[in-house]
Amino acid sequence: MVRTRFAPSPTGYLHIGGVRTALFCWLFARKHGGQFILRIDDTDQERNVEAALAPILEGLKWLGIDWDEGPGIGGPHAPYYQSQRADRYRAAVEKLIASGHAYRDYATTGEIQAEREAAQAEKSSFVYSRRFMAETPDDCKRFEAEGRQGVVRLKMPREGVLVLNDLIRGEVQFDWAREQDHVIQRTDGSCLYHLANVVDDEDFEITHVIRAEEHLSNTPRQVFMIQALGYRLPQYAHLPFVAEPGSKTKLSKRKLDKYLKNKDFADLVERGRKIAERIGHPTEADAFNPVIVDFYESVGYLPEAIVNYLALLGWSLDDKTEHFTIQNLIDNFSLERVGKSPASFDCQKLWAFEDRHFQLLPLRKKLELAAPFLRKAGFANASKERIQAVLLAAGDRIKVAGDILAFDEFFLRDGAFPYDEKSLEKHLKKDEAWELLKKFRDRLAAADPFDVPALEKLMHDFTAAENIKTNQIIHALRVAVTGKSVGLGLFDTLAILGKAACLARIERALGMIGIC
RNA sequence: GGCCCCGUCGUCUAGAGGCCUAGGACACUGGCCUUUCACGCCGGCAACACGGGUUCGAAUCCCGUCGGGGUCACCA
Repeated sequence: MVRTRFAPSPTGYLHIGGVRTALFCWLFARKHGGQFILRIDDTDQERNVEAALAPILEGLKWLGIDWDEGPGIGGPHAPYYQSQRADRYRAAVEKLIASGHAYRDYATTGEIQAEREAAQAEKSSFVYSRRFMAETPDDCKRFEAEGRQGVVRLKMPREGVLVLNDLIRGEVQFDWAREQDHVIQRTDGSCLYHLANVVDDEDFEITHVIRAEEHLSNTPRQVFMIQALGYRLPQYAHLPFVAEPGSKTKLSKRKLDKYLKNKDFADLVERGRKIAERIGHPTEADAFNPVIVDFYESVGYLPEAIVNYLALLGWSLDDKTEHFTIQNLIDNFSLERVGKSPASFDCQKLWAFEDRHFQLLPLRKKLELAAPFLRKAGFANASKERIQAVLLAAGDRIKVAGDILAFDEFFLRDGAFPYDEKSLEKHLKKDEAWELLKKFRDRLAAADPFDVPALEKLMHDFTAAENIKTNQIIHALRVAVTGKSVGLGLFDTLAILGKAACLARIERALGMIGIC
């Protein structure tokens, strides 16, 4: 039975790189009919773990990454919070000491630091002298009598080579002598991450440790503990990390300002902001950030699009398949086809995936996704029929659910929507287009039925009678009924609004430029 | 700096000795279509980091160089 795990730390947000790791773990488990476990790395968290965890769990759920054991559902190996497993870790520490694989150490941080610096001065690599290593209970008493406080350190081998077989990297070798005597238990008795990690993976029967590449260098100390404790060695797979847009540096939540200088990234934020502001979603830099998954959910991206994009960031099936449903991904995923080099986050490509997935949605589904945005923006009375008509006419102009708000002219009251000054100037005032508009208004008033084919014919007859080109009237008409110079197809626009609204709006537009 | 990882178009990638005058996608770009915007269609630009080997033949194997990144905590 394959068992993988994702172990987020309760930080209050779900990082896009972290999600990619979680996704790969999850896909691998699902592909092999195995289980995916969620464990919470909160060994150093003080309080508010639940609050800081909520956005993470919510993000995973939104993306469809579900877990078989962990927060909210428990499981046979509960608890799944490291903060609640301290006794397990202490027992492991005792066992390591008893077997001689770890020791109590009474050096102060200053003393360790001094040794480290001395080594650096000599340009040799630091190896702790073990000067304050306690080998017997008497040693402990002696050091403690001096007022020293003890930690527990790993007694790492000082010779030999570790050969690791990574499922993605292949064979990787490490010299044991380069490893430090890492601390595994603090003076206050609490245990550190690496120890906890090893104990939990054993307790939870994790078979495949799939994690980011940054953990590759800490693998030796973990393997050391696993072997010392007599645990079963899991298979390792170290994923390349997700890099900054246009760079190979690891993507970080903290560098928003830097990423904003990247045009594509800034565009992505801007597009999102237009929507977020309309629905009252906070857009402060910290909360509104494409590096955090919540960003996508808040403006109406499709989870399957994000998943599809993320899956291809480091993994590929072949030389042409790009579009995947989640089930497709599960069926085809394999660690063998994960690349080794870091993949940089490409905003435009993400956008393209969103577009493609969104256009494939049936109208019913688009309605379901777009309606809440209208509601949140204050258009509580927008009718289902009207929304559907706009959605249909908009076609791929709407790429994320929140984009429906760009077509608010269909949901605003006839006498209340704003006119774009420049468009008014350019298309209504200039060349006395308003004169044509007045004439056309009269024909419009007589139109019956008021549908797209009839309106097209009406326009055709009008331009023929006036001996003008269509574009001499069409722009003025658009601005008059929508206030904007861009929008849906003109005849769709007129038909959706209906005759009464069109006439009222034309009157109002003429009034705006002083013609009555 | 030590150790480790990585290095194909701007980006994501295909490529596991001849199928590669290196394929696809996004982006960019020329044109067509067109009532705006968008779409669509046709075309274009653009890469094997470098240097040595091995081989009849290398993007693919080996060595070196250079470049990028990660990691070196009583953080996770």
